[in-house]
Amino acid sequence: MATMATNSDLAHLFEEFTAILEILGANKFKVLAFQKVARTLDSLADDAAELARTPGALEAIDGIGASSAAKIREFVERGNIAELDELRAKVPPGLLGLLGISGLGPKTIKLFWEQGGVTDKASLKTKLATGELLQLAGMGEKKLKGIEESIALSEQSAGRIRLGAALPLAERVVAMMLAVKGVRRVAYAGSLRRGKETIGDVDILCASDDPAAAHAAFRDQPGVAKVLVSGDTKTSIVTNDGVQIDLRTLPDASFGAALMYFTGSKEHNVKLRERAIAQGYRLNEYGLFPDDGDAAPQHRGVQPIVAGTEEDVFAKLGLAWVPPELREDRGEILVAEKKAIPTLIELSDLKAELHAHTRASDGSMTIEGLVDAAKGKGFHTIAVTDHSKSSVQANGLSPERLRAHVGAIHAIAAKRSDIIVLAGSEVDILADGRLDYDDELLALLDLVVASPHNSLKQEGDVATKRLIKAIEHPAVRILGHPTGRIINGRTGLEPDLRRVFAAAKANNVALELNANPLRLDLRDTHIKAALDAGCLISINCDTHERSNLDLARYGILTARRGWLTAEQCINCWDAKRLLAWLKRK
DNA sequence: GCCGTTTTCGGCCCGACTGTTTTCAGTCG
Repeated sequence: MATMATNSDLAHLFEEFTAILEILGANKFKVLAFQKVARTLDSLADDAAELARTPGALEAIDGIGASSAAKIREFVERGNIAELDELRAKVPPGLLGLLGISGLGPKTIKLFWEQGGVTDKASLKTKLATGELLQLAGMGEKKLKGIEESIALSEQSAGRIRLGAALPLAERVVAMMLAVKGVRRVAYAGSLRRGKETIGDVDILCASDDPAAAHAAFRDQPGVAKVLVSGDTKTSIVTNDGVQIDLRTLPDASFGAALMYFTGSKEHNVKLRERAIAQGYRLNEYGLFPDDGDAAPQHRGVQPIVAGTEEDVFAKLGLAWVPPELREDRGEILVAEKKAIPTLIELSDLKAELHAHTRASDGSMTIEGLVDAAKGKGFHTIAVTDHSKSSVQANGLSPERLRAHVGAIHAIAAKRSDIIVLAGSEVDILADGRLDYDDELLALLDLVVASPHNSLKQEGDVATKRLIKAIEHPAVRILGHPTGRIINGRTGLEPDLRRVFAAAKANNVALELNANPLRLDLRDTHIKAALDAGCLISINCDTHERSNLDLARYGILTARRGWLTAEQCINCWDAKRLLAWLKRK
């Protein structure tokens, strides 16, 4: 059998397909189709290599047709894809990376390659410096200068930044813009409003009586490294930290349509606009218009049918309002058509933190400090879950220290009538699936959160068995950050989650959604798959210091992207129900 | 390449900005 192909391996192959096809100038819809296959594979909770064994299973996935399914099977069985190998031979590999340079697209790359002799970034830089590319059709001083600057910028770009960095940044910009003269409304949109775990650039919408002043204030704000473009309705800047922020100004009357348009996702928008066309409308960022066959109705004095609020536009299209976190073209439009969008979990639904650390291991708070912090959030329950002995780097507790710690926690619990304090532990799941404490010790605890912390590069099937063994242990109630991934850091475990979820369901173990923006583990699509498998979710901040309890917002955004309701999250249950559940397995 | 409550063939969203164009192509989101 060939090497194990993970979903991300397969996704990368299809990304490579699209890059080569773009540069070769292939049919753009074919490129789009491959891009969708790559995206679909990347967010698939099932193991694609596993599905490849069942006839028709891959083809049943939306966006994957017979051709792509055959390519996946070919790779799983033989370790290569003949068509991709042929394509690779046609294009210098160094060209593919050039697609990441902003302002440089496939047409220009092809021109540089075929007529300018460019084969990679190094040769591009050289030829830009000598000025020889100026001879090529359509190339002027400004354009080449812009490409040179983009290369420099790309080398210091932050790339996709984490939600935990992007959201506070956007909130600062929104507050700044609200203070500008003439500004009526400001909101962040884009993937940030959808709550994605990483953000490519920050989109800010602004309704203003004086758009020019808004753009000027935006360009002149502190921390701007470069103004990329600036027109009547759009300005793009790059911050000193390498983050791109776009400002769009628009009429106040079309704020709702613009918010929808710039919130995306692109795929969701395409579906909505196709729906609009089918109903005799035309949808753009200025509103929903009657379709009179001509483009840009807003410039011809045509009045939109609806434009002011998102709710109005969705309603006119026969749809329930779709929460931004669901706008990913993952079936939400069909559900909105049936008016069956679930009431998603909200921050105010959280009533307990079940994964928290104190000074006993690697936290910064005392037990009392942690309990007070949880009480301050209005919680009815806080679980103290310090690290177990194998987490030496986190000052994990020896059996002796754990016994003493449990005693100290119970003593404090006995004194508090305002909040329930549980003595628990975040117990390491060792590489082979055994737990880090013996059963006698585990029996002393009110709650066991079992988490993987090391051997995070082990093979997928080994990881699957490891996690399932932990889930089947009678003491375990929550599986903590199940994959151990760090966003923009490490991949973590890649188990067969379908089997892990089935085991969690069978053993009545809740799966954690770790709200720390470095983790967000399980991720959005995994939450959805876990819910489809009938599992319960536990959202926790993995609290190490007081301010960590504020990280819950990121967990909530991710949970909503996974279609989670409060009913399916044990942290939202009342104390009686939660305690009864913790005791029963 | 993918897909189907008009379709298994023929479509596949829409507009802004820039630079090079004498009316538009390329890129981006």
